[in-house]
Amino acid sequence: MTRLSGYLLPTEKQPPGDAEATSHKLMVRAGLIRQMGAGMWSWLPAGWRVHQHAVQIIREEMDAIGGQEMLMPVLQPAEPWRKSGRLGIEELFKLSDRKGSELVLAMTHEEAVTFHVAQIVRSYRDLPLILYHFQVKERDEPRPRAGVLRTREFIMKDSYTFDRDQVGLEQRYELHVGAYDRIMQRTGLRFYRVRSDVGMMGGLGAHEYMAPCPAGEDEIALAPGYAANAQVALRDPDVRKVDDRYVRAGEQLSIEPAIEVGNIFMLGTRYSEPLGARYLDERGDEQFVWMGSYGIGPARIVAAAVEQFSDEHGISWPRALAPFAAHLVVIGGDGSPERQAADRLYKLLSAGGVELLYDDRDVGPGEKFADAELLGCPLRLTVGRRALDSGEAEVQVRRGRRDAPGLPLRGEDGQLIRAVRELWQSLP
RNA sequence: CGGGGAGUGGCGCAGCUUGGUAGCGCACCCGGCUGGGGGCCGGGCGGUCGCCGGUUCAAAUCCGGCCUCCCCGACCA
Repeated sequence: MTRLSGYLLPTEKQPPGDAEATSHKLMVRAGLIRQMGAGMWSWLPAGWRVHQHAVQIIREEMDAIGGQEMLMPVLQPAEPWRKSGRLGIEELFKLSDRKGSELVLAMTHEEAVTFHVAQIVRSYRDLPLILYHFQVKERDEPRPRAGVLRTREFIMKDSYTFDRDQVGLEQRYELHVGAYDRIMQRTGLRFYRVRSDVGMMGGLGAHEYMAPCPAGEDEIALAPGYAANAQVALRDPDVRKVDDRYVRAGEQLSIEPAIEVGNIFMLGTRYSEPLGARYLDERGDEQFVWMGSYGIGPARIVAAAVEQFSDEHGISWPRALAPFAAHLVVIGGDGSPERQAADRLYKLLSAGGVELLYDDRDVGPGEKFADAELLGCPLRLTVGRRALDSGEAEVQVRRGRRDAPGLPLRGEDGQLIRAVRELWQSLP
């Protein structure tokens, strides 16, 4: 479905000179992202495919718990932010239009969504609600860093729940715990759900979804059956310091760096009060809506996957995120029998719905293999002299670079497609 | 915001100390050979040396100011 000869995939042999983090180096080298300024990144076609794969997983799991997708603006009037008391936040971009009206670029959407719910929701019958969107967030970060791991502009899925009372909120929160657990499992990431600081949100409970990786900027404390944000762990009465080590229930805690890919908060009435989100209950009494807020960053999921799954040759995507399921390499010039066989395989698998990248460029085999391993699609199919001799396209699994049984070039179409699908399904 | 580092063709870098008008590798273009791990030969294109000002006969190089980017820390609804 995609021919590399006409595809914008600018791979580089060398990483940017100023790159430090693995994901930063590899994502640029693999042609997934390019930088425009500090904390400002473009996603190139292959990178955007990965990002969209993460988005789609999140969307499916949000829909599965009854979430309703919508879209709210980034450019917003300052007024709701003044009401919520957050207009003074330093990270909030403020600007004014030609008429002098005060505007902000939203860094999150509690104000917007609460503004709407305050206007629309009147009765207990209108609740509960789970609303979400994927939207750009703008934050005037003091220090963007590590490629796409910490940027000033990024896409976030943020959902908001609206309930009649705390019991309802706790139910909506639990639904999110389930959805987030499934999202993380489907991405193929190593992750921990840890209790986090409720912090300034002043909420009733909060968890973070942390993906351990060297470039992570947070720390998590781990022991068998225990995982917590490191700061939270240090305040845990069960955690003690012994000989400069932290111990909990007889088990030593290990501290690992991790990147926060998602977080969930019980907000209570923190926003519904200042923004006037109220409803009438069964007895006609006015009540504040109970809210929750739940964020997850597709870009961080992607970067964390690169951090967790790469080797000296490049990226090794979990199959759910990979830009393509398979990377077809042909070795042989235009018009060669190898080309003919590869062309046929390409058309057949593409028609069969396999997400396939076909390296049909007129370059040497070494370059093709190197680029394939850098980009890191889970499967590599090779059609060259050997394949013609044996009658089978060679198959290599990227993770571990191990050989898998070949694909018969002359096999029955449906069977071939099924074989690729099954192989793909069996991968991590 | 504090500390450190860096801006020289698309990418990675050298040249700066000791001023004399820019070089290397990769990439790119053309021709040929090659075709299972970034291959080879030949010929090319491409740079106001981050910006502004100063010193000088002459500035990538020296001086002053500014901008941008990276790293460590602080920060991170």
